[in-house]
Amino acid sequence: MSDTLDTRYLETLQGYNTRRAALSIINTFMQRMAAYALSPVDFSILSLIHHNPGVTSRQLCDALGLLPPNMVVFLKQFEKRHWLTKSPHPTDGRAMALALTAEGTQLMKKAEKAASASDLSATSQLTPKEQETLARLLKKIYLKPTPAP
Amino acid sequence: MSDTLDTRYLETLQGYNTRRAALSIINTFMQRMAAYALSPVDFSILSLIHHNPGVTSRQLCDALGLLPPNMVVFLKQFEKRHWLTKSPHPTDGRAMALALTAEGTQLMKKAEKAASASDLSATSQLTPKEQETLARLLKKIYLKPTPAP
DNA sequence: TATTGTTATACTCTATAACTATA
DNA sequence: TATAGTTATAGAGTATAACAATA
Repeated sequence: MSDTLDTRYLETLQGYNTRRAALSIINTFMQRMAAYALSPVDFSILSLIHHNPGVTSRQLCDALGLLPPNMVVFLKQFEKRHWLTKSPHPTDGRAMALALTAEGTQLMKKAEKAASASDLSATSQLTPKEQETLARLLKKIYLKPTPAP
Repeated sequence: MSDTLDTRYLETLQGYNTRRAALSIINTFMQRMAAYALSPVDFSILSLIHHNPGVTSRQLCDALGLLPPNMVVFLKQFEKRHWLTKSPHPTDGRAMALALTAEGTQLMKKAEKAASASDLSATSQLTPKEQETLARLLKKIYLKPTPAP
């Protein structure tokens, strides 16, 4: 019983195609990154802190589309793993300045190399030119201004 | 406090770009489809049944990458909403042949028009040619043969 | 023996309301 | 008053183990 279904309508939807491609790439990521025990969201938060030391929780939420209550949980986990330090923010007494520890920095240097290799492997069907085109078209979609509610 | 972060590294990853684009399109979908109270997964299951009457639960799971225990929950919900009928499978006594009711068929005719309009709106930054290119590149990614475990 | 469908259950991710301390 | 961070909690979505009926 392996009749193949008619999926022609769904494949006309970019929402369907994009979600299926994202899940495929994420599956590769989770296999390749298992040694680091980092989910894609873990990785994206830590990478932003790595490249933006002193960043606040709120800035991370805005950049990644996460909600503040959920960010708290991620950050606590990183502190418990000794990858993250919180300092008082230099100008805003309400906020915390986030940065990686030495251990966290070493981890992310290795993890980013592994993530880049995983990403390339998951999209190895594409030529370098196609890679560029894909990135350009995807950014056109998700960087568009949000319509007013 | 709206300093913009350095996201250049993350944007080199197609996994990041693809996931962000998928979330953007799905957000539009959920706003536009609120009147139907259909999640993207609900919609994709019902659409496959609509275009493949007599399909089995297992075939849907394979086509959409869902797990059988979770499919049971979706199908029960559709039966409760009077959109789905289960008949004995003509050749396999273990399986059920799924089909939409008249009500479910009418719903999906309207819902598919709304979903196509939503999808076009969420990707309106792209020219028709870019739409084609994007679909082609995304399919190259997610239709690639799964590497043996 | 393998597969279809099912139950029960656990885990992750995401979402909302309400609170505090500071701006 | 508005915002940053936090707590608690609820709801999706996704995962595994185990079972009955049929192949």
